[in-house]
Amino acid sequence: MKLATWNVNSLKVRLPHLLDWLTREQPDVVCLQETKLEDPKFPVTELEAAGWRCAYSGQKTYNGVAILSRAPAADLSLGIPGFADEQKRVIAATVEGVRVVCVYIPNGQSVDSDKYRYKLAWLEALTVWLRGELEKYPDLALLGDYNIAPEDRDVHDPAAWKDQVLCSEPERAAFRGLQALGLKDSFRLFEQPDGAFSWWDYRMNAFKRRMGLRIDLILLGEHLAPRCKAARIDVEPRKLERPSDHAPVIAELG
DNA sequence: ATGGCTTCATAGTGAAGA
Repeated sequence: MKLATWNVNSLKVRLPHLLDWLTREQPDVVCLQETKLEDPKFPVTELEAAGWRCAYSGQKTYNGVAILSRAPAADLSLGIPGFADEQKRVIAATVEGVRVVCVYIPNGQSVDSDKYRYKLAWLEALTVWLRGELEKYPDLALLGDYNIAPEDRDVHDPAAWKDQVLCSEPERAAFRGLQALGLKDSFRLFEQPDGAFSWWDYRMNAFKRRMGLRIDLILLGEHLAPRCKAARIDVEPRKLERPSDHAPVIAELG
């Protein structure tokens, strides 16, 4: 079973890239973030015609998440129960026995901002909720845009990013809180090249200069991690005209 | 150099992303 996550930065703009990529990569489940579409505008027709089932929760302009799957998705759940949030950032469903949780973790803007405080509160609520979910669903995968670079090796210039948003110690501590639930970073289960990133700023020619961060991740519960046979980042779509600033990330289960 | 690009909502610019 091939799992993937991709922050498409507008599904409307990126639909051609997504359809091409689905054809080439043939995943079984794909989590999307930043669809930026209200539900009536989700491109169900185009995706269903290509053989995908769609579960989605979106809003105008910002945020928006979706799960695409070849097999039916059951027990759909939206948001973090008990955490009031207007922003559409969480969708979960069960596909072929795997509990797929798709998250678009808040960006946080800067470490002294209200958005940063919201990000940390959001992460705390996510962690509390997932503790229970993992008991309910031992075969759980947490995929998405984490907006956290877990370690310095996930950052092109750790000195420049030190204590900045996406790399600050409280954010990384929150990430370790997720790991403490038993979730494993699938990418790090395997030997990987240096300078492996999943996001590059649109400005400054950052992609060509390899100035990126690894912030898009697939974490696997303790039952799923031993089944993981491969994990990688596909940088090819980032080379296209009008790309998303994020690359798709893949984990293959045996 | 605190910008640089891209998207969306808008109708000239501003917010937000990371």
